[in-house]
Amino acid sequence: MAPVIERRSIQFSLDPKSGVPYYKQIILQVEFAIADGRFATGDQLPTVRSLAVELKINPNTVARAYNELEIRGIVTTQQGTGTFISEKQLQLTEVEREGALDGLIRPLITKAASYGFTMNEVLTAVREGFEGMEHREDSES
Amino acid sequence: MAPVIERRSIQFSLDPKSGVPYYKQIILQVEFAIADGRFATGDQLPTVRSLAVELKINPNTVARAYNELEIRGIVTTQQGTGTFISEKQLQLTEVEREGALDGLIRPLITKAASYGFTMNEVLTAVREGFEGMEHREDSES
DNA sequence: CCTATTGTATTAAAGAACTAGTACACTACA
DNA sequence: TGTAGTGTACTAGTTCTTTAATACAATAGG
Repeated sequence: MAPVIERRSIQFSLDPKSGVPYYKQIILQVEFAIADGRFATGDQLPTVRSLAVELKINPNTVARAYNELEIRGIVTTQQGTGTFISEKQLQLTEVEREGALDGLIRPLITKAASYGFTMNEVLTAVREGFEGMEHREDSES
Repeated sequence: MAPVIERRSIQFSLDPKSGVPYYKQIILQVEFAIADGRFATGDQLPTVRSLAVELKINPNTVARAYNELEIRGIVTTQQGTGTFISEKQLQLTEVEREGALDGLIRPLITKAASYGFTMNEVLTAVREGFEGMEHREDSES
């Protein structure tokens, strides 16, 4: 058999009934794939057209998802070339990183506290959440 | 001077320019006040009409906020009587509590990991977030 | 009872969000 | 240089969200 070329790629899918807009579903799936190890720095995402065909939606909808991901610094796009997982995380300053994390966490704290959860409960749940992720550290080529 | 009757009440306010819908702003302020200690179990919230007048909005908008809070189990409402901070948190089963917490935390984990934050960074930020809250444990009459 | 006070239901209007159609612009490479 | 492949801009139409106007229903207390 011919050797299978190892291309990082993930299986996208949309749920029209979920009420979650398509472009957000795409964003979430990319974020999850990164968190997961299925996408890594430098990997190319499907082109807007190919993913649009695959998902049977308009290219602009894919483009919108990619755009938001770029604004968040998660991907980098080059017109004419493609969209790639960014290396920007490593370039953020400490202050920027802390600010971003704070923005993610602050609403969680408030809600958790309103629901009566203690700090330790939240800490434990976060720890378990991370551990349940099973980073797939596949050998890199 | 006449003694001031200690009525738990919070100062609500709306920012029309924030882009956050009024009913969500109200929900957030109630949640925050609970997390904060300014509202405690059994306290009565302002009536839908009084708060509507105070904020110069329609009573239905306040009612919607209170409704969502009730769905989430944070308040209890009785037609003809009023809306009160619920005691339900304490009545949830362990399983229900864990499920609720998981729902809050799972999106955070994914996003934090996508942004390249480590588990320890997140744990530290959560800890600091809780500690910065300064629960106001006022004496309960 | 009856009245004042509470939350609720129904409907409608304004605006924002979402998706798609179509045409444009940049890049790589033969 | 020209062609195929990439992302982008502009526009329009539909749907959903949000808020409000108005009328209804339940409770508490004289």
